[in-house]
Amino acid sequence: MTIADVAALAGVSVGTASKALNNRGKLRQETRARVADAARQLGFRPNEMARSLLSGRSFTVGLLTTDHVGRFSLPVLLGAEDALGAGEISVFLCDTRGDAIRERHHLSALASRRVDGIIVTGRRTDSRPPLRQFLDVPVVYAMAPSEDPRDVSVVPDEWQGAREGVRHLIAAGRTRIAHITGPARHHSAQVRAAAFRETLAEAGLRPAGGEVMFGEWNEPWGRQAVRHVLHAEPRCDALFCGSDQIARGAADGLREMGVDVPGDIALVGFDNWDVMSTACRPPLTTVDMELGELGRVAAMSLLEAIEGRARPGVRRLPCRLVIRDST
Amino acid sequence: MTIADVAALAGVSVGTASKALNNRGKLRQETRARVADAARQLGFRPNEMARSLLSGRSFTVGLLTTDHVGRFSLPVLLGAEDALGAGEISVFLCDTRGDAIRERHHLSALASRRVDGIIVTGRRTDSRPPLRQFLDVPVVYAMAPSEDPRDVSVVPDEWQGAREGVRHLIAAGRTRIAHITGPARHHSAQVRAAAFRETLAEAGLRPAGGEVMFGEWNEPWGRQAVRHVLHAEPRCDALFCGSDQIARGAADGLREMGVDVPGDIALVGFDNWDVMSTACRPPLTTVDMELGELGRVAAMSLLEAIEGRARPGVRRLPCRLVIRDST
DNA sequence: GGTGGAGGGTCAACAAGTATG
DNA sequence: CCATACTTGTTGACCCTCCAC
Repeated sequence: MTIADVAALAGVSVGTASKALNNRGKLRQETRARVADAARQLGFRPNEMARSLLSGRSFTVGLLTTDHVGRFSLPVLLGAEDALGAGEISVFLCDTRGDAIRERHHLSALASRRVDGIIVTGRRTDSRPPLRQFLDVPVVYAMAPSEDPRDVSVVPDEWQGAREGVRHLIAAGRTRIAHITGPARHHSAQVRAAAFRETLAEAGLRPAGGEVMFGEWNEPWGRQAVRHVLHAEPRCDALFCGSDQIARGAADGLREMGVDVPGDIALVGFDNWDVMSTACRPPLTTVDMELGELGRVAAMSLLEAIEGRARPGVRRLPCRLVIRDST
Repeated sequence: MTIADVAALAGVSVGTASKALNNRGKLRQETRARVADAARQLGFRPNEMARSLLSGRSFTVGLLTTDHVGRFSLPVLLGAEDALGAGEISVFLCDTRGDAIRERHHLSALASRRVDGIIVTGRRTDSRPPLRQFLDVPVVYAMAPSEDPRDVSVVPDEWQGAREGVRHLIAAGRTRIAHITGPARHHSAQVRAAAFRETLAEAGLRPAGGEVMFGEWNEPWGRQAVRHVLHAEPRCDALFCGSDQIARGAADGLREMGVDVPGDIALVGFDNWDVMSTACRPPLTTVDMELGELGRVAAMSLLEAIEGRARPGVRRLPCRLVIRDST
């Protein structure tokens, strides 16, 4: 099924068929229609690989996940795929599973396939070493920014997101607010905690319970931490949690202690992970990082870079506060 | 960066360079080494698109998700990507988001790119209408089988999985077992319920509470259903749940009613969705559909079909019972 | 002066598009 | 509007040139 078949069926030469299908040259309308009919009848699709050879562009990009495709990188991938697909660009899925061998293997394959660019994403927002490229194509880092500030990175503005969450609690009249979050070694935990402290300080408040409680991102930690907090500060009236899982654990812990949410203690989570935030009792007010949008912006940035208009640096996209019943 | 550059650097013709790099033809070892050195020095990667043009095979496949990439299709995609990547085959990610327009668009793009085959996956196990193909390539349906039995489909053996779960409860000495599951319109709910009934009948048992309770796949339904069950059959000693979310809701409901799991009532879930099954109190015994393996088998089946050795029909892969603390 | 094999060059072909006569 | 030539990168069939015997 090539353009030669279409030309034969339409009774024209391949050159004429090409012109007809690409709206070029001077042809009678009737001829164009005859060629278009023949193409439709045969289900002709021009061979992208042959075109790419000529044009020097493949209209494909690689989507490389460095950790493994998980809850955070998936929305980014899908957002990017959506934005690129609209521009007739196809996407190679490359999951490295955190394995350096697999990463090399995928990069080598992407080089062979002459992708026009690469989007790199990871599950965490800690910065990562830049790709050691054999290939000379633009790269955009989504979610996990490159350590090299000359690279193009797109990340969620966790600082702003955390501030929104904490401000929301303050605006609701809460004054003794504690922060329970994940491991201190995670960039996400650090930046959210810093935003928490600063936002409280601006309002003349101090963290309830003395200090930020670093732990794990999971529910058991939320349940456990809430007991510590109420022991250290019985008059605590709000919890800002570093993840929805922690917040859900906290909600369960509070309910089992007979504490009312949001009556006695208001609760704000982070991630807007529906299976946690809507299944939580009560449904969680939480910060959404808008990862789908992040993927789309990363895709647009990559297209810019492909066209030679790359704007290096880290771009932070705003998070959005989703208000439900826990505040 | 083409083979011509390599040939020039090595001081040979492009044909000779090709032979050297592909271990073909008659050349001196010294010549081969010189070409290999030049290639390494320049970071040469053969252009896959040019090779494909010649060979007629692109060594790419399309991964098409019909609903949207979610919790169930993601492991399938990753399993397939893993299996295909090992065979030097790259994967085009195509998310249709349940949109027929997007599906046509993606199929058209895949046709243009001359993929060697397509894997279709969905989030549910209900059968789906076969792809109306413009293109003449093998298709394998993973997770959601094709309605046409002449197509190749790979699905989890939910029947067997449900039987394992129920047998496990019976083997533990439970005799009054109820089944709480999702909407009756879902194939998954129907087949698991049928397996539940038959397995009980074989042991001379009858469903506790009279009949299977169809509802939703979520936690609130689990919490609600468990009250109905205990009202209808106070001596109920086990629950087989159609999903981990339902099971977790049931566990929460039972705990709040003061019922001990597994002391008073044993609990088996379905899906082995870690965020539910390990966060559940107690951690859930559950049925794992091994979706990653399913993706790998789908990929292998596609490779068979590409080589002309397709074995039509529906292939069911065994589920695996994962035993934790709820039984 | 053939013969044969080692070593390497030449050219058509793949699909599509552009340019020119 | 057709015919033809040429472009892209790569491969493989075919061909040519040595040199030894």
